[in-house]
Amino acid sequence: MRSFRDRLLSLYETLLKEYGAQGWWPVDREYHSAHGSDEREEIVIGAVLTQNTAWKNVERALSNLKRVSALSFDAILGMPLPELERLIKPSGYYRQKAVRLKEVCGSLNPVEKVESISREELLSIKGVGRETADAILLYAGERPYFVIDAYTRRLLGRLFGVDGGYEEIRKFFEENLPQDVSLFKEFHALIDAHAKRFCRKRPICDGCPVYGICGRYGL
DNA sequence: CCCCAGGCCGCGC
DNA sequence: GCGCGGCATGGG
Repeated sequence: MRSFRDRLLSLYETLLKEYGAQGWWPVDREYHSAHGSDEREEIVIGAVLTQNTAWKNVERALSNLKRVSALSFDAILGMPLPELERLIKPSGYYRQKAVRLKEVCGSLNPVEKVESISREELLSIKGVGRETADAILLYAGERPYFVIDAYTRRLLGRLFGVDGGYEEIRKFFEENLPQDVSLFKEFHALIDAHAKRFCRKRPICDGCPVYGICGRYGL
């Protein structure tokens, strides 16, 4: 049996070939250079807004914030709560998220903190759970933490028969891959793309690019 | 009508 | 430590 290391890298290569580079996390560089903000602020804000929410709805909220030049920590921190609620409404849970956004922006202000803040400290912020913390650390902080979501756990369970809690799955990736930030970013994005296309709750196995290495079929 | 989406918190056990 | 209900919009 090949090692998990080999199998993981092989999976990565296959997904990359199949779906192409995903280029997560999407940011509007033009906006930030025009407004003097930092694109990492958009990543942090988006990470909160996307909690259990379709990205399309998050885009609406981000677009609303941009329209009033408020896609930044300073703008969000200086805005009355009801106005923030109104702007992010399309992303759902808007009352919770408005409060949490202020918490998170305040705690990470200035945004350079994403370079040094500890995972534990991030987790102590209200509104930041494990996945949000790791998304901030990886995509904004450029630090090698692997982001685990429902897709990742499902895929890992089916392909490799590996099951466990969040931290267990995260360590599985981090310990069986080179500690490479770009690899972590792209791999997570590819898993997402693949889970949406084929490895859904009710999987579409017909035409699946990793059918041949899927543990579901005892291979 | 239903279920789901790039989760998290607070609570009871 | 784990399971559960609540949170809310927009799409399929």
